[in-house]
Amino acid sequence: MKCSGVMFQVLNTMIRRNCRMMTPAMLRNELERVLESSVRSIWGETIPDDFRAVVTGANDLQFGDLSCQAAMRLAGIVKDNPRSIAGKITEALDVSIEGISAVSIDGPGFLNFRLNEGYLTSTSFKLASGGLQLLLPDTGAGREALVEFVSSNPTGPLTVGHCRQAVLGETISSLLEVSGWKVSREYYFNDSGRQMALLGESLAVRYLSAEGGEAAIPDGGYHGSYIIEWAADLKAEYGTGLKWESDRDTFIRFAEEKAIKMIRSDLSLLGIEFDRYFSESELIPGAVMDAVEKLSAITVDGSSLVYQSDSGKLWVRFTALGRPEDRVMIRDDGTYTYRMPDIAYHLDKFSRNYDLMVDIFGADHLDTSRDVTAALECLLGKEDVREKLKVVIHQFVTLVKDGRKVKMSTRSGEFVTLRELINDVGSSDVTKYLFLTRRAEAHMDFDLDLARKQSSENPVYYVQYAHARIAGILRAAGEAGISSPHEFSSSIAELLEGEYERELMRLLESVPVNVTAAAEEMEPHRLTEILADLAAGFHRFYQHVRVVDTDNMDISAARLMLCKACRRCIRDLLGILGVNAPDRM
RNA sequence: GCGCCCGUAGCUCAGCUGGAUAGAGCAGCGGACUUCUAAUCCGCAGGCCACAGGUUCGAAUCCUGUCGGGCGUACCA
Repeated sequence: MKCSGVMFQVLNTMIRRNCRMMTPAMLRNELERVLESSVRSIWGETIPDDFRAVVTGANDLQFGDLSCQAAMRLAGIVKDNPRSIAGKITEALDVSIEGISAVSIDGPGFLNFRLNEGYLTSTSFKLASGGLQLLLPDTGAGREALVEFVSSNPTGPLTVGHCRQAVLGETISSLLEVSGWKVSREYYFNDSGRQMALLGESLAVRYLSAEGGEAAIPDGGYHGSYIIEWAADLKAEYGTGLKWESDRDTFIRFAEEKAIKMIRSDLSLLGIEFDRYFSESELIPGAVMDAVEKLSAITVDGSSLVYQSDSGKLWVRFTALGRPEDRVMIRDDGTYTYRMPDIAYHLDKFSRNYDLMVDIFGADHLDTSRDVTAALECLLGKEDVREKLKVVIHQFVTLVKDGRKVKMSTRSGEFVTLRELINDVGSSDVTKYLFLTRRAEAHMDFDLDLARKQSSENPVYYVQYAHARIAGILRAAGEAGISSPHEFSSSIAELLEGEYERELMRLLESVPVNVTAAAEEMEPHRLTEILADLAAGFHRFYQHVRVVDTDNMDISAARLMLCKACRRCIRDLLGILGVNAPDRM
């Protein structure tokens, strides 16, 4: 490795006994701590209390493995130029940190660190033997989290938009789980509003008319062809004697049951299972009335948060909470608008004592979500709500089919279902992976034709192929009688000093901290980035380095260990995404 | 009108508290299979990071404005 720095200080390269316990996160924390104490020992009081020497991955191999910008950030504070500051910090670094072999000062004043081979090798060894979980910090520490997602009305099959949300929610849940959280997945469904009545009536129309009866479907009703099938099922089960209005509940309940069954089966295509389906009707009227009373008891700026208009409607004065408009919560016929049960539902969640609650919503729910949050903050306290409730808003998916954008609406029956999408793309793995290659807040054009066409050279196959290749190596090694070492020793490190080995180990070492960051930010798309990097690193390694070689058993064994680490890491990461890791392709 | 999100290579997108020559896949061009799976690797080409100001030693990243796209602005959920 070239080192362009003026200062080049070789630190202790010995592998200490307790090096085995060092995880990537611990190493970075330790390095930051030492840097900070070094800075404080030099400049003392001038350094603000909240100063932190943040260590990140260096963005180019030529600069080393880890990087710190502290010197540049301190320039304004201690009135000195960054390179000089960096030099002083380096001189004061009298504690050698295990895992770090060298520090250099480069460019405008970056402090760059090189990881030693012993540490890198032992990290790979830990991955190979214990998997990714072993190296991830237990940030959740067994605390309980609730993730609410999908939560679409039970009025029809899930669509492409729900698919994005389902994949997002499931992956965020899994990310929290590997970070040590105990996660419950919950689906909230509105089954008592106007939409259910419309659905029931739409079913009744299909049921009562011999052939279709499209025209009679009520305004705002549901036109999807799936309801024709439900009508046939309804006749088979109840005969032909049902009437709308008088058998209203039968129609609605039947439709709801069918819809929920449909949704569950759609979700199973993605391998998603919820711990609980929470029904809105459980909250009505008790919990909702409680919530109304609690809101009514609140006074802001001398007047009540809740007021009644002349027509008898009950409003919440959201403008007093910093929101743009007041909202009707109870209509003049005594029924609730959707915000009211939403508030009651969230109060219910809070009463269940979770340490973290994640809501995953589409962009169309943003406004409602803000109102609900504002109400919760004034009922439960800002601090508590802000700390425990996290809302992830994802933008819409525009489906492009035959070069044209497809407009979607569940009510009109014009939509592409999740099921059709997966069938069209040809694989749920590809579908999931593609949705996770973009960040949630980015709009997404999903080109069906492209997804189908590309499916043979899709990014997910690139990753899966790396896994299958490693599996092939392991098979070949087994046949040749080569097995990877059972215990870590520094002699293994000496066998893995090649450029490609080191590059792969460096990549593997960075995975745990990147996964933790993805979990903390709740940005699952970062996982696909990590996977792509890792797969590329392995494919490069594979191209240049021969693993199975009976003439060099020791090197073979060491490289085999590295392969195992890589396979385990890819498999564990794909596992978080809910994507298969095939042994053959 | 107002609020939120987005605007980076021909296309789809990454870009980690503001930092070291702006990255990847696809599409294009040229190379590499008698060796653990070529669904791979290596190379070339391709960008005033929408535009204009501002803050800073330093901006794709922060602030303001303009333009363009999406969503919301329901007593639908």
